[in-house]
Amino acid sequence: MESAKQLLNYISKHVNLTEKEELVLLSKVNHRKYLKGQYLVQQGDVCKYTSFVISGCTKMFYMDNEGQEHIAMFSIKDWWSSDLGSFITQTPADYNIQCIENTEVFQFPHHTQEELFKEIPKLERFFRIILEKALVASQKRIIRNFSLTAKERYLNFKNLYPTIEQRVPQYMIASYLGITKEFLSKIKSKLILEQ
Amino acid sequence: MESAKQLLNYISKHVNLTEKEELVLLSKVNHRKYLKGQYLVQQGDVCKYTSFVISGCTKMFYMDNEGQEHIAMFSIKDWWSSDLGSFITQTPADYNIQCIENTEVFQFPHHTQEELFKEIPKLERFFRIILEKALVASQKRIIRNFSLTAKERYLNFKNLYPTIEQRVPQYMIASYLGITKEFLSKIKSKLILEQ
DNA sequence: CGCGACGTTGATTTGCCTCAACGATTGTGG
DNA sequence: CCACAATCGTTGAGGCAAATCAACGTCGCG
Repeated sequence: MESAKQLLNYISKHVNLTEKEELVLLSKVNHRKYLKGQYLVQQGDVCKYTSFVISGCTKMFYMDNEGQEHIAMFSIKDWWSSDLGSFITQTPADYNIQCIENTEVFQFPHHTQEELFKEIPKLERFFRIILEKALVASQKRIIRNFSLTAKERYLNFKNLYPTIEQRVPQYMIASYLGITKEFLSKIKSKLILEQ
Repeated sequence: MESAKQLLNYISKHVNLTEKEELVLLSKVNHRKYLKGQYLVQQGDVCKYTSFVISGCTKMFYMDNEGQEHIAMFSIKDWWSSDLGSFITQTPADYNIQCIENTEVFQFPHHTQEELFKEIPKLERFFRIILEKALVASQKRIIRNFSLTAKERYLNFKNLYPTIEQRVPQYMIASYLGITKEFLSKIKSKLILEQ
């Protein structure tokens, strides 16, 4: 499927745009390809775009004072990738977003957002719906992090995101789960012994 | 301030409604008072309303298989309180929402939401903005939980929500922070010794 | 008064981290 | 085609943050 079609198809699952509206939309987003290792956003920069991932994979992470990387989320096909806090306030980002594969995206620029919503009010609705879902997922994750052990969190992750578990290096999964790579390794070897 | 004014005042910080729109809005929300201990939502019920808190305080919590309570959030004046996951899909709630003080709210019923957005499209925008902020806060909390120690999380909480820290029992704050009441007690006594 | 709700303190245990050494695999330049 | 470094994962010894369990203190209130 052509990438523009993929974006429109995704949007059509939530709101129905006319052909004219679709053209307006496409005229206001940028299509862009990144290589593995490149950054969409760097900590300290202002996040100018909200990116919709067509293919590939990104990680969003926070680098703490000790230089440790904490992965907040991965984004693959049909997911969004941006430092939302930085994007909406147009202030320096707390997070980095880096491609861990060659990645193709559509970017919604901040400076055209108001125009876009004015010309296509349905998109206001679209983003409300997307945000609702994202917030629900985020709140569930908070609870999981408190009420589950590391082993349970790993099994839950495997279950929720089997595709990601297969293509992402283990040390990044460990970071996402909030544990060390060594400990994840031990969890996995125990799991193998158990069954 | 009269409670309806408080709601309208809060909304006016994000979108400008006409007087007529304000009247429509007020005709579609319920004003309601709860006593300390009463539930807005119980785990297993469908969450029919999104509630805007006028006064008092609620806690949203998840009860795990061991019967342990995990507090996901507190809501005070000018905050929202609902199990969003249950509300948007109209399926049984994962969380309980209980008043820990006598609490006054305005409730936005799910069954009038579509009408409301149709009659007042600006509200679609309003909720998009609210959701953006909530999502940013939620993502920040995930990172904090991973990158900070219990002591740092407690200090951060005190700093972010001084009002809540003062009026809520310690064992609930411990639950929100993801630690035991005993350990929070030890953190606090150490902090007193230190300065 | 006595009971229930809340908070404290200490002894012990445990889940997970740190550090350090050691494979396995891949890629790259000579 | 080999050497060797880089990247990623594994394993073990020891340590620490936080949980668990149990006992006790305190306050408000019927």
